[in-house]
Amino acid sequence: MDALTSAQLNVFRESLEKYVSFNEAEWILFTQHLSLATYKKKQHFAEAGSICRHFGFVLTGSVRYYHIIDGNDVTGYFSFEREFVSSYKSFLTGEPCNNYIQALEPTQIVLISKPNLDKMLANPMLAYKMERFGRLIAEHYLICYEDRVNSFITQTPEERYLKLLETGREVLQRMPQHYIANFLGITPVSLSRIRKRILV
Amino acid sequence: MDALTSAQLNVFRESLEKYVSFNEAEWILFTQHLSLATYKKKQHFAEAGSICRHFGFVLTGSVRYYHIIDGNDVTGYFSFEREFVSSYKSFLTGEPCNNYIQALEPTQIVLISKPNLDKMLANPMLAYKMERFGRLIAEHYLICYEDRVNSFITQTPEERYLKLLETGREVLQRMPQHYIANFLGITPVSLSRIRKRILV
DNA sequence: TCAAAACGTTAACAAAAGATAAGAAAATGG
DNA sequence: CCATTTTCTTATCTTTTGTTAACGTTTTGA
Repeated sequence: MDALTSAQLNVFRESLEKYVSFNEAEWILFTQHLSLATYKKKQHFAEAGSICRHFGFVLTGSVRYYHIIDGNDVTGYFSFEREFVSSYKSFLTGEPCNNYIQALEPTQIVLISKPNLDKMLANPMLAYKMERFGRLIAEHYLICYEDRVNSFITQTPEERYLKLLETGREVLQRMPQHYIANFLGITPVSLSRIRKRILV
Repeated sequence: MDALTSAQLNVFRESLEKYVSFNEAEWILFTQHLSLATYKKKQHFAEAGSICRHFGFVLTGSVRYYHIIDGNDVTGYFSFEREFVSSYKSFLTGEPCNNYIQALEPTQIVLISKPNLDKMLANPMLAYKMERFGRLIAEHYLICYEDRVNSFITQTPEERYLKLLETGREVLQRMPQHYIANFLGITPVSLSRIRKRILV
C-alpha cells in the first residue's frame, strides 16, 4: 500500500467530478484517507468468505468479479479503468463476500478502507460531501443493476448478447468469450452457438 | 393527493428510523414535502413512456413492476407495505420509464416529488440528512439488486424458486404464480413444471 | 348472481440450453 | 522457443424451457 502520486490523484479527482467536487481543503483531507494498491495478474482484491474491506477505484488495469459454483468459475461482472470496484454488499454490511474479485492484468487501485470512510463520514469537514458522494455512486450503480436485472427478465440470452454487441465495446474487446457467456447468464458453449446463429 | 394523518406519518417515520432519524424541527420541514396518493386496484403509479416523478413509500397495499414485451405482460418486481416504490432510473435521471408500476389492491402511497426532494436537498436545514437518507436507501436497494443479479448468474430457475420458497413468504402467498414465474425469469408453464418436479 | 376473465395444470412439439468430450488455434510463461 | 495452458468451436446427447392450446377451477366485476 503506497501513497499516490499527484498525477494519480489528478486522474482520480477528475473522475470524481461527475459525482462531487471537492475544494482544496476538502481534497487534502480526503486524500489523507486514500492509499494505492498494486495487483499482479490473477491477484485478488476480494475473496469469497472474507470481508471486502475496501472501496476501490481502478486507476489502471481491470478486474473481474466471479463466483465458484460447484468448483466452476462463473464471471458476473467487470470493472475497467476509471471505474469503481467493490463487493458492495460485503463492504457495506461487513458480511463475508460470496464472490471473488481478481485482477485480469497488472492493476492499480485507489483504496478507501471502511474505517477511513467511516472517519470521513463522521468528520464535520467532510461529512456532507461524503454522504452526497456515497449517494450518487450508490444511485449510479443501482441504475446499472436495475438495467441488468431487467435484461434478465425481459430478454433472451441472444437478445442480451446483441445488446452487448451494440453497447459493450470494452467488455467484448478485452474479455475472453467464456467470461462474457457467464456475464450473460449462459454457458460458453451456448454463446458460441448464438454467435454462429447470428452470423448466418 | 391528500395530506397525511398523524397516524400515517407515524408509520412512515418509524419505517425511516432504520435509515435515518429526524428531530422534531427536521420532521416538520420534511413532512411539508410529502403528500398521499390513493390508488385503486390496477391503477398506475408509473407508466412506460412517462417520467416517474415520485419516490414513494407503500403505506398500505402492494404494487407490481411490469414490462410490456411483444404485447405480453412481464412482472419483474413487487413492493409491499412499508417498502419504497419507484422506477429509480426514471426518477433519478428524468428519463422516461420503460416499465409500469401498478397497484395490485387498493394502495396508499406516501409521495415525495422530484422537485420536493430537490428542494430538501438544497435546504441547509435538511440537506445533510436527506443526502444520508438517499445514500442509505440507494445502498439498500443496490444490495438487493446485487443479490438478484447474482441469482441469475449463479442459479438455475429451479434453484431460484427453491430459494424463494425459503425466503419469499409474502411474494409467494400474495402473488399469482405467473407473476412469480416472470420474477424468476421463466414462463408460467415452466414454473408449473418445476413445481411438479419438486413435489415428486 | 351469472357471464367473463383470470388462473394453474397438462400435453405435445419445437427450440434452446446444459453437459461432456474432442480437436484446433492462440496465448502464455518459463 | 517450446511445452503448457487457455480459448473457441463443434458434435452428440440429455435436459430444460418456450409455445400453443385445451381444460377445469377460481375469481372478478357488473
